[in-house]
Amino acid sequence: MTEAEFLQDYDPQAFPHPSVTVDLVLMTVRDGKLAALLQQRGDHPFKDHRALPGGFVGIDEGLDEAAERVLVAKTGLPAGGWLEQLYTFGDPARDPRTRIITVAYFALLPLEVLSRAPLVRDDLELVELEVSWPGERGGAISARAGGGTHLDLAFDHAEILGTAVKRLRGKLDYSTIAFALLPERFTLRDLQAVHEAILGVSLNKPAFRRRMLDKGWIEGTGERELGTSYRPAELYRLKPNQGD
Amino acid sequence: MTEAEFLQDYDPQAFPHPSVTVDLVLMTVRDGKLAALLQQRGDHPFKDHRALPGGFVGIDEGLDEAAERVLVAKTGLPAGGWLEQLYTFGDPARDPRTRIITVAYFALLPLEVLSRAPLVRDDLELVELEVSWPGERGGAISARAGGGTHLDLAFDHAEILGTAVKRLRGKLDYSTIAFALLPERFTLRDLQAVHEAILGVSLNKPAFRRRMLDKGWIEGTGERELGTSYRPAELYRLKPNQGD
DNA sequence: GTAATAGTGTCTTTAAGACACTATGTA
DNA sequence: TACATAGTGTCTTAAAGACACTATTAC
Repeated sequence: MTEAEFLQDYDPQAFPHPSVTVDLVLMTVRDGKLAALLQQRGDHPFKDHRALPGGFVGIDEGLDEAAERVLVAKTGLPAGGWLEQLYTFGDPARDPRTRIITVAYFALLPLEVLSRAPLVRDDLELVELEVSWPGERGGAISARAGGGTHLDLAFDHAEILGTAVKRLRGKLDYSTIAFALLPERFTLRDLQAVHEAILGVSLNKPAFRRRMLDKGWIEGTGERELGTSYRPAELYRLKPNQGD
Repeated sequence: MTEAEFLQDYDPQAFPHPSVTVDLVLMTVRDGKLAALLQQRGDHPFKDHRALPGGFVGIDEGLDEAAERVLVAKTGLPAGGWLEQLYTFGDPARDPRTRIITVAYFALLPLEVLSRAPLVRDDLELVELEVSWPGERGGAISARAGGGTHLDLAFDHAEILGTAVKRLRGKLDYSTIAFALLPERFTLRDLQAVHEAILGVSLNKPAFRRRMLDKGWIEGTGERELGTSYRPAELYRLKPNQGD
């Protein structure tokens, strides 16, 4: 690295640099299924396809910082929630216009928060994801509109979405990532529903409860859910300082 | 993304782009400990510190491709072995000269292969890593020379090394990553030693054997190791098509 | 009381840890 | 035969799946 860097030190633009963007996989759980926020493209290339919201990384801007800026700019929501770098995609042909390397991030928000989002741009839409096979590891992914019709994804964004689901599934049992998809107070049933949506399988209730309580991540609040027509469940919360 | 991209489409250099490099965490197991290939810097900044070998990503070059090129260029070895993207580091201040975003890769080679490497540059050296705490998750990391003296790491390379060890530990039990650190034929004791070096703990022999044989990744060859002064162990090999 | 879900007790199965034991090659 | 390590048998412990059961609230 030494020689090239040394030269570049004197002339940073001596040879052409790629563009660098961040793309955001903003996911939530809606009606027991994973969904992501996608943007309909108005221009070529991939006109009318769905794309991940994204933006260029400023020359003096950190990557996490850029991802957060894009998140706030697109949703109109205040910063917060889960945001984690996913993977960097850099195939020279991934964008037909010019060389763009994109650092993909994934963000998680509970539906309760996301549905309050002003959604600054009207070409943004929450789209249901269909993952080809259930279980721990994720297979291919596709997007479906409300009616169930298939939506085409722009660029390599299907691959990015697939990587995001795989990561989400992989981190489910050793991190507190699932709680980013729930409001501050939730029932154990809610938590199980989130796990089931992510994994695409149904889980055993007693075993699930035991596991969650044994991990020591959550605590009961003594309060119960309201508005049920049956026995209300206890509300739990994530204990403080259980992040990551 | 649309407007900015559209503009950029007409003038790709309208605003300054960061430089993009790949940095390589090339690790192996030597004397029961993790070691990485580091390069002593001859110039400022961080003169005389150890740095990860790296290089710029060409404007028409993929990221994996760039990592492989750097690996071959530095070691003089033919392509092969485990190579996987690790994480992208992009703090604007990580390099004091100019904005450089680096996509870190980690590569694994068995010591038998790596010690045959021509090591093109004489400032390259295999350095023992010291991980602050054992177990699944990785803590802080430091590098030690043969004699045990502490070596300073350049840039954010200690953080990158720490991330690599964490990833390695995390993938150990659900992927075939450990076999990238062993020759084609190996004994179960060799395999256990690799696991112990990576995790920094000692493992129970019968349980380890059971687990490995139950995973179905390996098969016995019927051959035995040579040159022992005691009962020779059976040689195993990774079954074909068990990659990743 | 009835309906409906919350929440638990317990049996079985599976996998890991511990530890002692047997097996087998070299010298 | 002695030695050193290979390799196994088995007991215990921990955790997950299955499934039926009890508990509690709204109505």
